[in-house]
Amino acid sequence: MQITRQTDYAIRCVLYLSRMRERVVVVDDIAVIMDIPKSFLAKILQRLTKAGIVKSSRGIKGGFQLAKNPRQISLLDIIEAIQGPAGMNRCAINKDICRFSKTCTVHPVWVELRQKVEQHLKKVTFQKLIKLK
Amino acid sequence: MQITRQTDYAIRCVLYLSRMRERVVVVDDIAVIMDIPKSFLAKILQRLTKAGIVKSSRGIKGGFQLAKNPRQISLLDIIEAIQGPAGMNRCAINKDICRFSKTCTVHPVWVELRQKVEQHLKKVTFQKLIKLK
DNA sequence: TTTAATTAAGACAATTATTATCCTATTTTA
DNA sequence: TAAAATAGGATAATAATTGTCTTAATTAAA
Ligand code: SF4
Ligand code: SF4
Repeated sequence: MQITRQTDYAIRCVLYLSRMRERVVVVDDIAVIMDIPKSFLAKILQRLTKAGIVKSSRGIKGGFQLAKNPRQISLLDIIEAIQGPAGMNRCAINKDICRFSKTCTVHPVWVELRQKVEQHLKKVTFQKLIKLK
Repeated sequence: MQITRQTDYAIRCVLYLSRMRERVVVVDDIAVIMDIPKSFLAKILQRLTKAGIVKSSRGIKGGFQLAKNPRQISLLDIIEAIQGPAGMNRCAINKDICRFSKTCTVHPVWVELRQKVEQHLKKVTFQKLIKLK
């Protein structure tokens, strides 16, 4: 039902990177400014990197920056990168996990709802989120 | 993000009771037919009883039955009775838990989404769910 | 070429949430 | 009074989440 704290951290983090535009920033800065435990954030950034949302560079002068335009990153992208599909019930993600799914009349509700939620989240880009209004 | 197994069990259970109309049924029957661990189900039924969704009677000839017309029970009712509010992020339920909420531009998204999801779930009554189609 | 700063990766610990069971008490009807 | 049912509480088992730590690899600058 809820996104995890980790996902919220990831969103804060990408929000910050979006505000920083092209600039490279280090984990420590994001952690302090966005109030995220530093080494936990480091893990989160690894996942965001693998998902192609941010890019990293190592060594002195290294750090993180967005891998794409904030217009091309949605809340859904972050959620899926960190938590996986946004289904409200397991059967909306994989209907085979439940032996009732073939006849269950509730099952389609979860499928519809998943679509609705995904549509909504896909529309919320970080472009929009940084233009506070 | 997801409803818990317990909530799914609760829904199955109310679905079964809806099909049974006025009849009183015992925990064991629901457990077997709906494939729910019996003593876990007993707990769930307690919560549904406290929430006024089902009513219980003790002793021989005792058991459970719906406390209202299936038309008056929605999926949202069950979810709220078992899991609490259907917010996708903690701040959509209580904005004070996050020190950013006053200025955060993501916060309103969770609030809107919560409304949208609740609206959707409120419309799905057990009346509709038992009329398979 | 060495050093310092940085991320990558993996193991692991701590905490919290979920799922499940069990025992005893209470209620009710036959 | 006995049997059949739920109520309530304690508690165990499992799984998920959150968080930390250590070591390795990379890079730029001194
Ligand atoms: S019972 Fe129906 S809703 Fe619940 S998991 Fe199975 S298919 Fe999905
Ligand atoms: S950071 Fe924004 S979205 Fe995340 S919890 Fe705080 S207010 Fe809600």
